[in-house]
Amino acid sequence: MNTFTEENYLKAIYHLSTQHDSVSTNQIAASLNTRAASVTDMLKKLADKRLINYERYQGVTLSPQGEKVALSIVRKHRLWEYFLVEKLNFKWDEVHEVAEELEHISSRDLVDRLDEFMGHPKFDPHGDPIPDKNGHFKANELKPVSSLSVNTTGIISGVREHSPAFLQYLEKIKLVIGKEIKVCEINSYDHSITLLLEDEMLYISRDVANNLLITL
Amino acid sequence: MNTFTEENYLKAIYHLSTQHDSVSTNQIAASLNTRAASVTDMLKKLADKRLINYERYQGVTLSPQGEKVALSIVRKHRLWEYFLVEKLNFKWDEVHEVAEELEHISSRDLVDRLDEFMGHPKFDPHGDPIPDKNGHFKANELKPVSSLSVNTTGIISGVREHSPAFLQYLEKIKLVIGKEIKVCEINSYDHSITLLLEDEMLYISRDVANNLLITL
DNA sequence: TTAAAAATTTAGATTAGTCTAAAAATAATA
DNA sequence: TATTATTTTTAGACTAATCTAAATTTTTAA
Repeated sequence: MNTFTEENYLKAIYHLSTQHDSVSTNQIAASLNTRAASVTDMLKKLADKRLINYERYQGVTLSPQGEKVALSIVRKHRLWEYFLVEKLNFKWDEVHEVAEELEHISSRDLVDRLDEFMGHPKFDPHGDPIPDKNGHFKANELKPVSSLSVNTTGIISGVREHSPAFLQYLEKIKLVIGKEIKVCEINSYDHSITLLLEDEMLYISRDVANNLLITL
Repeated sequence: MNTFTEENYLKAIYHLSTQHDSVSTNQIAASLNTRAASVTDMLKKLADKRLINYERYQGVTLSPQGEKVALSIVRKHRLWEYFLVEKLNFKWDEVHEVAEELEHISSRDLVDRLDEFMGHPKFDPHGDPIPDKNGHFKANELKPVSSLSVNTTGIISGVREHSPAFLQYLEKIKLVIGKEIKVCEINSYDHSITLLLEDEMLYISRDVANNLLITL
């Protein structure tokens, strides 16, 4: 078994790996709010346990075993988020912190039964895919709203940023998962976008458009 | 906030306090599978935080603040056990270990919503009372089967021992919560008991009778 | 009521995870 | 390509929780 801390490092490396081939010490330190020196210490430990591929100064990748552990944490995190929203009526901006704790509960049986109880959901409340018990999931083909051209439509299906502030903002302007949008105008100066959402015009910044994901 | 370990010490002291006025270092060490020296260190720390009343060599009691923390852990533990059995179909002998982890999830909101979701249950799957959000609960008047005299009846309502081995044994002989029993004969040599359970005669040892609780 | 036994505490180490400050390696650029 | 800047690692220290072994206090019982 791995410690709570080791699990958090593996999860951080996993998430950073989806954006970069190899993950650097500083990237990990930033994402875990810790210092580079602490990261180096932990990387040595994880390498000793064969959970990562690590050579000094060369960055790090997950080993197959490390990826397996990371995926099980991600699975637990997303299943718990689904549970909190669907069964306990949490809002989608309230679940992340709690799921950060719940994801470390070790019982394999628990998470599988929870999955069963909820009918094997495929996506969490933010549109992220939930890996199955073998770590498999179909990566959904999500594109940021900012990549759309004028007059195309799409369905809001996920977010790239999970901060409560962002999620609450989306909630407030009713830009939530499942809604259909149409791009009406793209401002070429600041890349802000005017959308059509349920017969209403809506103006969003480039930043929001970048972090909001749709399926076509 | 208190650490995971501090919470476990407070919980252990709480449980031991229900049986003894003042709790000794060795009792705590035994119940936590640790050494007396480690317990002394922790007692100093808990006393500094005003969670316990402690004087060297004199044993320990919970302060009001300490009892509040302990009760919140007990509440979480028992609510999670109820959830696991009622919603996720765990057996009553499988839930203790998992609940030992879940009881340390800190979100107050989570446990209150869970309570709500399950309809504010009053007793966990082993018949132990679940404190409400203010730490209040009515201590049920349970007596061990071993205290009954011949020809009296009672309803199985709880257990005093939570080991999987004991619970599985009860399950096997169908002596589970809710069933009515009648004491037919008490063996004066070894205090074993012959019971009537649903028209069948059943023989149990003194030890089992001591750890099985009934309401009249 | 004193000597032996038991319980408890202290002293001194150890491990996991973290930190700061300094050294070493890599990357960037003049 | 030589020098500067950045990144990463090492060295050494700290805290929380634990341990063993020795010392101290309390309890028991002769």
